[in-house]
Amino acid sequence: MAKTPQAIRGTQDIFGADAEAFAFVVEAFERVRKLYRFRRVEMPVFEKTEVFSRAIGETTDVVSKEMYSFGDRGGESLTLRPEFTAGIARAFLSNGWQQHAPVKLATHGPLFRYERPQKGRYRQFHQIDAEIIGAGEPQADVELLAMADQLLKELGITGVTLHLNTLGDGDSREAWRAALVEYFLGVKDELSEDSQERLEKNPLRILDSKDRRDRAFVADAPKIDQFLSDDARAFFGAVTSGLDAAGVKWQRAESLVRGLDYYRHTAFEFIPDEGSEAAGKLGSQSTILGGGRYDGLMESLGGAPTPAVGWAAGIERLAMLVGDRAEPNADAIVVVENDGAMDAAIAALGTLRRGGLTAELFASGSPRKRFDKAVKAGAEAIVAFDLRDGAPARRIKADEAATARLEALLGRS
RNA sequence: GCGAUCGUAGCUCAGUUGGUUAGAGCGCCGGUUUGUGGUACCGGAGGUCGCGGGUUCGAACCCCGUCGAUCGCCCCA
Repeated sequence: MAKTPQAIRGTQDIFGADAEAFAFVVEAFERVRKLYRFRRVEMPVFEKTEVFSRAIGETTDVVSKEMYSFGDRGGESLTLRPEFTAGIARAFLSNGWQQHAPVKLATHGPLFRYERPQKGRYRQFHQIDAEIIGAGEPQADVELLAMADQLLKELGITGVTLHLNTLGDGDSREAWRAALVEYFLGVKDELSEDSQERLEKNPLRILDSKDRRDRAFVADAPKIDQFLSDDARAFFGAVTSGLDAAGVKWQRAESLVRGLDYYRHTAFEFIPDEGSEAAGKLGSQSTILGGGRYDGLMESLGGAPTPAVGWAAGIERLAMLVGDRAEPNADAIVVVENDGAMDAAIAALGTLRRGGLTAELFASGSPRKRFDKAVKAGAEAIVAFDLRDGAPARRIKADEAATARLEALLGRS
């Protein structure tokens, strides 16, 4: 026999209860997104490589070592999207969506990153995504976060807190960054190896290092608040008071930074509370929803300065938190206990389905065992067909309400 | 890219210091029993023990390599 090819590392075949949980997340997102009047957008799964390298930042890990890039037949370098935001920004610019600005957009689908898979992290993974483009006011941040908060509540996810920070405007962020570099340079030899490297590449990231050696210094590191311009401080104040007004609980996280170059002002993540059930289910992949403001992104793609905020959440991670979602039982299972009654059963099956009932046919294997299999499979009703005096006869096993509903469709026997 | 753990039936797993023909439960298929029902019993199919090499009289078991999975580091949703 020919050998079965293996699935690609880090891809998943999702089935059964896991697939139901996945669908549950997407359905809730679609519902909430409509409540908040976010408009649905469908995006290409791949783009020219430069869309991502310019938007996300050449030096980030995502671009430098995690992209699925390939040359097409014309020699163009293309990349499977590692995130939504860059592609949406490109679409906004190339389609002239400025005319709709401010525009609230929502989408979901697969993303690709060449990483080592582990719990809650895959090479092909799936996100839901929400963006508000062309809105520079803090109310947009509030709107976006209120939507995220409501979504998590509707999913029944508890033990998760919104961690909120500001990175200030471009100047604030640069000043803070310079101060951090200077501070950490002074204690460089005592930092972990990873953080010594981060000092060169991404000094902000030292702040959320997990290494104990770094932690001691992080506590005394310069705080963004010292470097905020008046405007930036006022902006953040408006976001937090807006969240309070909207009833969204949040917690200040001074060392929360986001990995990608384009973030400004608001940065946030929803993270499970330490020791919570949610934290246990997620393993070490703790962020379930993250995002922020990216006012500089459009310029990096050659567009006019355009303020924007957005977030994305991993569907797999959310699905792990919503618990098992059993596949629903059929409204009716039609059992053929004698093949002579097959046609009558098939006819009844069609009638039930046209009447809006979910229905399935059990007509294979030993006729004597089919009924037991139906009982075991579980259904609101079992409609059994047999031959009585040579003619097809029907018997319904269900409670009164279900029996009445079936008889209304099938007629009384 | 680095580290740890693990690969035995469709699934979950047992398999004694290395010793005859590798097992169980569930599931699947068939039969018997029951006969307005989720029962019980009997039988059957299904395994190159991830793959390759080595040690040994003899390897599922020990050693090396390789592939894969899981979890962690880095990074991130």
